[in-house]
Amino acid sequence: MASPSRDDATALLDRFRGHLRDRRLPVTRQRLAVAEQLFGAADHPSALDLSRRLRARGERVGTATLYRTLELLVEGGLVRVHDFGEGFKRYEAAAAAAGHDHLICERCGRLVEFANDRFERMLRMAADAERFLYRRHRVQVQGLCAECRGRDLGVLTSDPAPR
Amino acid sequence: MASPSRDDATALLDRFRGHLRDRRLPVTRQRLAVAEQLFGAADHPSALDLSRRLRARGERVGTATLYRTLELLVEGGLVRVHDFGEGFKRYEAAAAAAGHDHLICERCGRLVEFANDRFERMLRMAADAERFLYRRHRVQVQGLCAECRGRDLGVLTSDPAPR
DNA sequence: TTACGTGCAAAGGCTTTGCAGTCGG
DNA sequence: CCGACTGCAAAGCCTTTGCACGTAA
Repeated sequence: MASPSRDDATALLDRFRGHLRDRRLPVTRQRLAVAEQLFGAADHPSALDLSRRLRARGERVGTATLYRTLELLVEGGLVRVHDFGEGFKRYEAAAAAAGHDHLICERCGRLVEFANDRFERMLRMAADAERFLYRRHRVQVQGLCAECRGRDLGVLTSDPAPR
Repeated sequence: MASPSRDDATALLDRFRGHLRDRRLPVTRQRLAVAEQLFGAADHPSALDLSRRLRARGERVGTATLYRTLELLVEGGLVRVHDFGEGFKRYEAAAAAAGHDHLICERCGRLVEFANDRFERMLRMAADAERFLYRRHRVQVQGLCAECRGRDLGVLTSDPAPR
């Protein structure tokens, strides 16, 4: 549940600047705005979320630029992409993403993070057994959160999909 | 690596028929064709894959019907959806999907399955700790397969994304 | 017979791409 | 200055939806 501090965000922003310089790419206002917004987010915003938040702050960033900047951030290893099966992607600062995986409530969509260091060790071993070089992993547990599991017990065996 | 036997596929097909009867839905040729094709597949075909394979066998199934049938199969718990971040979904008979997770090579796309019973126990406990009711999980490990890790060692620290 | 399925084609939602104008280094 | 960026709008890709006709039970 660690909400990133102003300092964390600033440090990440500097790393991004460094990454851009390394690749001889211009440091533009839009790129910094996108990165800063994402680094400061406590949740897992989608591209549209980011666009809206930037607009709300008076920063106008075109869709193409937004996606291209996200791509840069992912390439640089500063941001991780998540796909929770909603039909679009969500983004999270890699520093925040490391060390946790996700519990997703199938009914209300609530997202809870949980520590994963133990899984990671096991997954590295599993990869090794297949002679794979471990790079990263994605773990999601779908279920019902405390509130929703109490709400209606009838759906526990069938699909709760609220059509 | 278990490639489904003719018998498995037939048994699953019967379960599908039963599921349709339970819901008072007609058992049509197209529905059976889609289900049979998927139950008999040894890999994780996409909707388009299935469409092509059916066409190759002389079975013509419209796109809408194909997707609606897949939805029925997923609802019935007979099929599991996978999303490996390719921009589309893949499908797998649930019976085959239970008991394994996926190792994905980031360079060549190779997919390897590995047993997951131990992870599942750990994930159930993790869910429990957050008062979540465990329903299912998704675990993916991304990395480099034996062949690709030997091919070029220069990419091990940066992103190998073959643009 | 009749409710539901089917195929076609169009619409949808997210993301990527092409291009003329603009700006960082 | 020059190469790369930016925004807009159009295109792309997979998936869903609307509708007239067909079919399982």
